[in-house]
Amino acid sequence: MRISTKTSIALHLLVLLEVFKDQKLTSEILAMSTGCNPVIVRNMIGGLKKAGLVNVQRGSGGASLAVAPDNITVWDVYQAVDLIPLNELIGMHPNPSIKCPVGSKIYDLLEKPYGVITDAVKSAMSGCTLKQILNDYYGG
Amino acid sequence: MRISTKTSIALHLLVLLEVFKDQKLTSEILAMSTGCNPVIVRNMIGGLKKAGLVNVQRGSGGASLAVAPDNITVWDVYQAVDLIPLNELIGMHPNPSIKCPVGSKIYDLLEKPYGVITDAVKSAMSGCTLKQILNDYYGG
DNA sequence: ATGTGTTGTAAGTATAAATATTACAATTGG
DNA sequence: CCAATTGTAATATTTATACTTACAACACAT
Repeated sequence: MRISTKTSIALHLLVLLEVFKDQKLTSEILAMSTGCNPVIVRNMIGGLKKAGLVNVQRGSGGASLAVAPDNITVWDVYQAVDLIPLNELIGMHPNPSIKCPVGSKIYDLLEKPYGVITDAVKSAMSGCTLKQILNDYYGG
Repeated sequence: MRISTKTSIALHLLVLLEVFKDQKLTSEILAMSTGCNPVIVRNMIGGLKKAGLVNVQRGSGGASLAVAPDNITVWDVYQAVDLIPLNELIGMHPNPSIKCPVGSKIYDLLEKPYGVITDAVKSAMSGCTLKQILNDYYGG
């Protein structure tokens, strides 16, 4: 398994919000660019709003960044839109035998190495900002 | 998503191979402890064999480690059994609009930060050995 | 050399997860 | 009040994952 496409969609949306900040960006328009459904976009934007990263107007429509791009990290975005906590990044098989001495301990045994791995993901994500992506967009 | 349960199953199997190395371990027995199907176990063991990590006897049955536990890392195991390459760890949305200047570049833009993240996963996985897990099993 | 038990692998089935769609109430501004 | 839009629920569809069945290839014991 892998991390869902939600983070990618959300980052795409945030780039759009900055690049076209002078325009009114409805979920319909954002859906066009991302290639996914307007309802999905609204859910994503909703998650980002809950996290304080964007502003949205309910009736009139239109979304915009609420935070400067260099203060938005991939980690912030992931947490805002992906419901799966990072400690479930690596799937565990659901029915190890509790009668087996190994099976009964396997979750505890895997917890340590998996914790190291997910911590690495978290800190790598925390080091990547929207600003860097935008620089790459304008510069490259 | 997330990384599939395959890595967890494979690590479970490797622990069993070491802990019960004096016994003949068939896919049937291994399936009991892991709680998954014997065919899945055979596929896992097959992947580990291809990677040179275990020995298996075809007709007579029974599997064993081919490499010392301190020379087997979680990274080795992940590569051996999970078919999804790490650069697909974070899913990309499949249909960004090529008519939009952002949509047409989004894959390239995400490549950099995602590369940093997957490199972090790789190096964290490379630092976790089967030996450490076994020490935890016996010691804890 | 024959029988039993096992691995290796393919094909088909079932389950679970992710994403898309439909529908509509709530809200804003003209 | 009307048109456009968000927020959200319920349902459907698609995709990914895991399971099951089936059987040929193989090894060993007798």
